[in-house]
Amino acid sequence: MNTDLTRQIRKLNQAHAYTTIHLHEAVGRKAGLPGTDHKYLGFLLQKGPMTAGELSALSGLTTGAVTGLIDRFEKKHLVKRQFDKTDRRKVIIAPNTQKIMALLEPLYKEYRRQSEQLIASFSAQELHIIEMYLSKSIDIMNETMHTLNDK
Amino acid sequence: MNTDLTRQIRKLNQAHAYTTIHLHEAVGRKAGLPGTDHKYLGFLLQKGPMTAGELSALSGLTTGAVTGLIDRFEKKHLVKRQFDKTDRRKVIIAPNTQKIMALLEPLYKEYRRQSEQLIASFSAQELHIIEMYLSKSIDIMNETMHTLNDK
DNA sequence: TAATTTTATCTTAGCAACTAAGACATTTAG
DNA sequence: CTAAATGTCTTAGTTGCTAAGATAAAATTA
Repeated sequence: MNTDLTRQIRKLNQAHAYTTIHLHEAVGRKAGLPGTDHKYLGFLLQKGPMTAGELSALSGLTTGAVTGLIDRFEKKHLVKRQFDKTDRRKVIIAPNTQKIMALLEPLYKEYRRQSEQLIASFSAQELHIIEMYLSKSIDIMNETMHTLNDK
Repeated sequence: MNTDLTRQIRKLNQAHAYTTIHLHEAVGRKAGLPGTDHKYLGFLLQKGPMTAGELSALSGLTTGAVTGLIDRFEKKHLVKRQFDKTDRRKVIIAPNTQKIMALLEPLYKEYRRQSEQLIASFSAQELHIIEMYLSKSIDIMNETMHTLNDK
């Protein structure tokens, strides 16, 4: 095992996280989404429809803040409030994926093109290694979050 | 080239970004940092000391918002305002790395341990592939940001 | 079943952080 | 030396947040 290489990867991973957040921030701003709305829109895109309460738990926002958040999204037709047939207290927030994509895709278009090019530059065998790294990284991050939320 | 694998990596990369942002959010909340302060603290950690104006440009916040941001950080001794000797209008924001680490490290400790374990599970050759992927991804994200800020 | 408790979202009041505009001090340019 | 430009801060007004409680529906209990 190469310790220098290990450290370097750790640093790179940190820089990667930082840059991811920075880009996400910049795109949100460019899309005219106030504050951190891009972040929560991402939650909805990633997880799909969920109730207001689930979004509250997921985002860490109070239910009151989530009400306002949905109002802002709904005004822009980015999500729709739907009512649960079996439990009429619940409000299901359904992302309007098309509308959201129409907003964000132009901003990510060039990024996506270059990402695909990068991916294409690796062999299938290499991609499997990258796949392993990414998926296990995700697992670790998710586990960290669970631990954080527990204590 | 395997198209399915390409798509899968793209999806994984997206999920990785989402999870990164989500974890970052959760840590900030746990650390008692209001709103998006963790994000901008990360900018300072990553880039090192910078002027208030530079942070404003980097973060996209107005100079007024940055003044408030620095005030909050300074009150917690996470950064220090220093005055540029050659240009006394400038305010250099120096992150107190020790203090910031003391705040964040306990929250990241377990994550870091597991990350190192994950890295150690790869061979040097495999790590070079991962290194290549991460560093090129960073380059692409940075380029995307430049393009976004230009138009 | 009716009354009670719990659950899910929304509303309200007050607060914190943001923007836009301009003030102030300093530096640079003419 | 004066005028313009630059870098940060201040102020007023707006927006989004939290905390607490209101409202409505569902689940529980007697």
